[in-house]
Amino acid sequence: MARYANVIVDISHEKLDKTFQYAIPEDIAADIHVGVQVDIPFGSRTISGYVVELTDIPEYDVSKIKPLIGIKAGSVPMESKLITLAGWIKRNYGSTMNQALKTVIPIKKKTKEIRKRTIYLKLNEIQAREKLALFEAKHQTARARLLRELIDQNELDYSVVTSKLNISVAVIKALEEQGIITVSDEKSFRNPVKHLQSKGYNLVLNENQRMVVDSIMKDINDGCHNTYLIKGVTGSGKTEVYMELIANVLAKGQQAIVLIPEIALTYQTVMRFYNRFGDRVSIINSRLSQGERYDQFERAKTGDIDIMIGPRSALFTPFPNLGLIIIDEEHENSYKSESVPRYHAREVAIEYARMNNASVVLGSATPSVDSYYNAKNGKYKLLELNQRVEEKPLPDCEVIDLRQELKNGNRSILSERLQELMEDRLKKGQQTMLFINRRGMSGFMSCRACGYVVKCPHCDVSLSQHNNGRMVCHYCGYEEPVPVVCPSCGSKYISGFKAGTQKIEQMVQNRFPTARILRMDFDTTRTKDSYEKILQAFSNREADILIGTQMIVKGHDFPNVTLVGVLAADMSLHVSDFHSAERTFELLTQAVGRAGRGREPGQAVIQTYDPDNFSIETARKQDYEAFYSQEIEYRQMLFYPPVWNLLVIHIQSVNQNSNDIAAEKLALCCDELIKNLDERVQLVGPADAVVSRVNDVYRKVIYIKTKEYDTLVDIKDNIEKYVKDNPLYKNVSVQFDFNPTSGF
DNA sequence: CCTTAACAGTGT
DNA sequence: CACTGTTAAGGG
Repeated sequence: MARYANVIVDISHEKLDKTFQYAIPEDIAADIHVGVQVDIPFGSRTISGYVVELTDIPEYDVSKIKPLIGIKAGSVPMESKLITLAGWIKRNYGSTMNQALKTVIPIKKKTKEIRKRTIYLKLNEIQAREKLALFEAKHQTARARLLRELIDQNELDYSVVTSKLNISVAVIKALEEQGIITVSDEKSFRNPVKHLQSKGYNLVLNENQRMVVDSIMKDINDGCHNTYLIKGVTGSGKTEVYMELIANVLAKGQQAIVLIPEIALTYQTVMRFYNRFGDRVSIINSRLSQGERYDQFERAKTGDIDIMIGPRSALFTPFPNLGLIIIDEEHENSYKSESVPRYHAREVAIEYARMNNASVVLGSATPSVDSYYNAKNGKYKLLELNQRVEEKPLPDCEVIDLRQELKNGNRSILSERLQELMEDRLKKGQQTMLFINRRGMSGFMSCRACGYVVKCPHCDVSLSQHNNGRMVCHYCGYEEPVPVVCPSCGSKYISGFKAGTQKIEQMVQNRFPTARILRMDFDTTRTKDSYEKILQAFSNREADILIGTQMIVKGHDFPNVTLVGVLAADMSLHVSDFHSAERTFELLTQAVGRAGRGREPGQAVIQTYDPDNFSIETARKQDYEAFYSQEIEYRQMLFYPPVWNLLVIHIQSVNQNSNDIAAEKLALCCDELIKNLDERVQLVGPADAVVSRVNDVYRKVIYIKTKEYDTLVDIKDNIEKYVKDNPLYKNVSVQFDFNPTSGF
């Protein structure tokens, strides 16, 4: 029995980001494990903390070590592996241990367990019928009613009996005493998908799919655990491959986690897994209640389920023998956490899998540049699915130059060609999807006559229009006034791009007065099931045209859609973020892929002011390789991830002056730190953040780029040390973001 | 983070 | 000397 427990106190503050040692009272020593939450005396008060280590060696003046009080009431112990993982997250992404622990245990309150009582018939049918006749003769209607029901069903849910059959507890007790029925009482879990039933499964994989499954399974059976990237064109049947892999892993007595972007967690997706694996599957998502979430994790721990499907946070499901982690649509940037610790689920999954001797499978039609780079360099194993399951051709795609449209006097949002095609689809009774690319509403300015975009002269990014009437580059801090006429061609049609979905809906309705239009955007999907409802309605052909933002392009199959229109494709191109080309390519490829999922061949129209841009051109050709090779060359040239690693340091404070000074000093400190390195390092800043003030908090940023990730981690550690006891940073927060994916 | 103790300033 | 507000240190 260990005598001391090292505890992380449940207060997130850099100053307290270390373990405190407590003596373990002998009478409870058997119950104190790594991972339990304990109550501890801390100064003059009592707080709670997490046991992260047990030891016999005192690390502190023994006379000053206090005994811990006991296990915190209502707490849930966490797996010790998750503590190790938390430590890894803390180190690699920068946060306090407490924050890291909180990330890996999203559910920390034990909620009331629910019990399920079932009533069983003890007698055989003949005996039961005799009893039934007896009850009927005696006019004991309640007993007769229950018995009749039981003869029919054999077992009944207790609550159903008392509510629906309207039978009192006394009646049940009486029958139990007579030995006619038994009442079982067992612990039951809240099951968010209980209304689904397994339908059995019979699908034969095609040759391509089989090959992918076999090559991964060969490694697993040989005891090799790798990360695989499956690059599969839309419609190539990635999900079948996932399910086959899962089935194989399950057969080995192991469990699997499936990560999907929150937005893709639809009835359709879950249904497919349910059809194959029945109630061995569970899901978690943000809509589940605390109790439901807790129960799903508990089910995983006790072996009630083998497969967990969910967004980023499902990664921390405490399976006893994890064998496989699947990350679907791995390019989605919802896998990157937006709050401290800003971890990337893909990287954490790989680390967690390594700890568990498990494998990781990443899947996407348009892999992230990061992952593809890793695959090319042999860090991941690349597997391809190039064959569409039913050999459907990829949609025919054309690019329309909106500058030309304007020259021809068409100032509508719809090009002549798109109008023509939409007209045709309406006549044929086929459906159209109009996709509005709204990313980058942060206000880049472009000229509608010549396509000129206001850019920073020092960096290859567009300037953002700030509220103060100036154009700002947040990479280097360069500023200039908002132009009135186009600096390139003198046209006055230069403006920020701000056509909302609502306005577009109106315009489309005016153009096609008889068309039935559905709109899907942030406004129309605010209520709980509206998202599903709109998609369902469109799927049932209750509308001819669906207008929407990103959310309509994410993996939904509408067989009757034969035309996809992308209005203003360049919207996401000029966001001041080095991922803009990648995002644009990704969205366009997915949007185009929505057309022609049914019997009829599909067509797609991409409208743009910048038809020669490589991400639009390569998306038109659906040519990932071409896109990747150009993009990686650009990243290489500018030392962006994945070629190098980028650390963004956020400095923020309510006091503008002290924030400026803190940022300035921090940059000097960084300068000092990188001087001693023999590695090449790039440092930029301090500069204003994209949004330099939020909620009266002033924000500054510093960028550091290096080849080695670990160098950045060292720099982070040193900065943490520098900041820790420095009075300059008393009211200034310093946060880290490693290889950010958006909004910096 | 919160508590405490020490310190400086104010006031009778 | 009592009272109040500000500040730095400590917590095992």
